[in-house]
Amino acid sequence: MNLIEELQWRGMIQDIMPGTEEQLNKEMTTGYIGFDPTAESLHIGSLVPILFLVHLQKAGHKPIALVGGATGMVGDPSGKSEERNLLSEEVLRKNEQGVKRQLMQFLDFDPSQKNCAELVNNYDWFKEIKFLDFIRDVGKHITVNYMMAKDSVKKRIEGDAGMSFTEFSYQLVQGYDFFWLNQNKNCKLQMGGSDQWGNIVTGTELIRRKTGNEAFAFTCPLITKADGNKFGKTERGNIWLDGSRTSPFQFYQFWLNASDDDAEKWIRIFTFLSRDAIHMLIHEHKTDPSARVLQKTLAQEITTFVHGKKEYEKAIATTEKLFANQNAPADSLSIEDLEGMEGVIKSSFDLSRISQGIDIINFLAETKIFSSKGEARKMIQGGGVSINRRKVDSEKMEIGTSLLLHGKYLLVQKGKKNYYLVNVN
RNA sequence: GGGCAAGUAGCCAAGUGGCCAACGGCAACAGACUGUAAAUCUGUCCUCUUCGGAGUUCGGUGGUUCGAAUCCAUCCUUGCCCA
Repeated sequence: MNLIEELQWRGMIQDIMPGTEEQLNKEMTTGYIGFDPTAESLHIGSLVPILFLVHLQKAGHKPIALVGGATGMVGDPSGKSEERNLLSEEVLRKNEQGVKRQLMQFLDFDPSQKNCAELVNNYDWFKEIKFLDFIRDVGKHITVNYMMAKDSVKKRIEGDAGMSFTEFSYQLVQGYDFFWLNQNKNCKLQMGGSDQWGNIVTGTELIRRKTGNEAFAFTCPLITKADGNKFGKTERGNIWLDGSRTSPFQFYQFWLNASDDDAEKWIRIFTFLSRDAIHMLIHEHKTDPSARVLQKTLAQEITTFVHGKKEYEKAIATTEKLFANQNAPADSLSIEDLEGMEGVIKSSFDLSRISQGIDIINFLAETKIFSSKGEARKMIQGGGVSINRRKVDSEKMEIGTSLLLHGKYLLVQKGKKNYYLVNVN
């Protein structure tokens, strides 16, 4: 099975330029994807592009990961209904470093391989370009009519938010990246999310008009959730790839909580499991949905890919302690169990306050588990707080030393899934 | 530069002198049900609160009024039309 066929059955291809498959079959091809440094870490929205590069490399082609130090300064209007705020240069440079570091871990940069991955930053070539040169050398080849026909631009022009010249120029800047890579790195392929299609086509067009070369591209569909909500968001915000922002445990939990419909689609996209293996898993899942083999495999594969086997195992261990016997009394957890809960939010509290007795509301607010007393009270009234796995039914409850597990811990739950371990000393 | 229209909570969007912390929808959080799903139903959803209330909001500023998201002036931002 060739690369395109492979990606196709996985449901990872939305648009593809004619001739792309032939080009990939013909020779080792260099392909790139851009990552804008909008934050210091990538989040799971960038996972599919990363996987594209990995698949590309596995198929014997050469991947280039581009960090958008320059494009990040302009702001991509794609998918945005409003003008974006510009990031300061200082923040951008910092984000670049973070994004770079992450990309490094997913690809093989071993220079002895002829298809070793490369990391580039478009700021490196853009910082030298003068405005007048750019509008003469690049702008002259693309008409405004052409640029305005792009969805990302059309929507903004038709909408009532307007669009600055800066964002309007974005597609030219990104288009030039492709042209530059084509000239300097013999790069013939660009990939990305489907929202990038317009920008990508501008690039191939620019290459064609300036050099007569052919360039190719394909994109992945927007990852969606069956319930129509945004993919990759939870109550605590984005799911980041950086373990210090989203702990491996939380990361694992995100995938484990996928709905059946989503898990079936996602396991093709986010894992490297073979077609047969996936069909078997889906079959197995249908026979016994409550075992959730799909979710478990999905979570295992992707957590291992992003955080490594060790972190995955820790996440599993914590998961088992917290969820395996949810009705087991909390005192059945050993000190090691409690201490070893990776990824559970931990905090500490003064023992003397507990021995005097403190009411639950103040306790929850002071430990910062809730940001205010009012919020804590509301959540208790709604039945959403448990201590040591027992639901708190009165907001007047007193916390005393008798509640401490092993004399020094309190296990607090906000809702069913959000655990907090309070170390009292 | 001129004319017209618009700016309301995370988003969409009602309200057009007091009954307005502001209808409704989405998103979000929690509860019930379940499989740590989905769907459904219920509650919460500006901030704080001793749960009685208190404080800060309707692009910015200044004004009219006992009282303004609502009226006036001015400024800013955006769209449309004209130049």
